[in-house]
Amino acid sequence: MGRWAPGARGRLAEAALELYGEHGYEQTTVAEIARRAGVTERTFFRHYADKREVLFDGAGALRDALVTAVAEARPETAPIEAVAAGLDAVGEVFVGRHAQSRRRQAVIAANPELQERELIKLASMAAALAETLHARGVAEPTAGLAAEAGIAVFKIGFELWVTAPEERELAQVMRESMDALRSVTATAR
Amino acid sequence: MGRWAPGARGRLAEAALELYGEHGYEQTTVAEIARRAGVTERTFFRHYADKREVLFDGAGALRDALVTAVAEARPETAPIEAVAAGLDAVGEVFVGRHAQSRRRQAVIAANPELQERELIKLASMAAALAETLHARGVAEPTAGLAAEAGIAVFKIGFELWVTAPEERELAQVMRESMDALRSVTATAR
DNA sequence: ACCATTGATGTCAGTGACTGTCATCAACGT
DNA sequence: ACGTTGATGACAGTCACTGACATCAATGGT
Repeated sequence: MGRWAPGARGRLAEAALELYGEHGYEQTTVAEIARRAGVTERTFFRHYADKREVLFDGAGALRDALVTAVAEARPETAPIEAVAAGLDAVGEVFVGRHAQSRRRQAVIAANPELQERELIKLASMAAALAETLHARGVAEPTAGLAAEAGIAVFKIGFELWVTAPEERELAQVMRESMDALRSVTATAR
Repeated sequence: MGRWAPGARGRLAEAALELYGEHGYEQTTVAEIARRAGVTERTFFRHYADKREVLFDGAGALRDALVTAVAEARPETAPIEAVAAGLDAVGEVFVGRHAQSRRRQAVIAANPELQERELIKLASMAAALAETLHARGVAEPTAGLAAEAGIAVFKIGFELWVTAPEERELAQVMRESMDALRSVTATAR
């Protein structure tokens, strides 16, 4: 065992979610989070770039899951179908995490700064998705539009899922949302 | 004439855009902006909630233009067509502002914090748009999806317009983007 | 002309997020 | 035994942002 208890990073993330939930994001100081995790404030900033980032540790993995699934779709798959496959993979990531997601979303919903951070994470997913589609041979601006549409479906689907009274399958909710998007954009001119 | 030169708010916005462009957003302090505008730092924060907000003074008017146009569309207009009408109205707002928009977008593109703020302004437009569609009788989650799709078209269309080598009409670019979205989501299953 | 009110600003002290720098010390390889 | 490495602590500093109070031109009523 080292000089310090291992897992400082995880303890910081846990302490932050607890404190943001208990007293609110603004009312919580980084010093408090660090104290609860048993480290100093300086150590917090060695693990997380800022006070918001501590809630978004999983964003990278989520983006990877999305991009990988899209990249691995059969080459002849239509862009929007590849995106749908990616959203399916994203849905898998959240299996068994409904309660945790709900708790986290409640914290984010209560603070604009956290919403901003969430939005830029989603924008990063959209950018990676567009790039992946482009690599599959989809031209711009179609790739960018398909990516933005996919993230829109994710946003709406995730919100439906996380606020639903009884737990459903996220992938299923997103499939329904994708169908709803198809319908609303398919209106005859 | 008053004790102070009038138009402090406008001078602050101008000074901020200049300094963010000259030295970068991070390297610019609020004290510098205030000095160039001929006021104190405290006065800056009386006009703008924070260092980022000074670049987004027009966001409210933009949202109003969008919402108004959508609300005023003929009742039998399909949701996506009402959204398209809203985007047309948004396009009008930028007529004659291509150079200024380009300058501003360059500043925003150079800094993640400013991108976050831009994203939450767009999210606010999406929320207002969804609410307006809902008031028109569009059910959820269709209203939310149509709104997100509309904002996606705005994002892509605006980016195309602002980075285009020669100036075009924004409303026209957005119409083309909307058509591209229709195409990509209309793929046979 | 006088005076109370109002509104925009200045002044100043304070909090807290975030950074740069150096010291410490267990673990690890040689 | 010893040098290196990596995570952490300690500490001073900058800057965004806020609260509280003072100032003073303009305004409007008397």
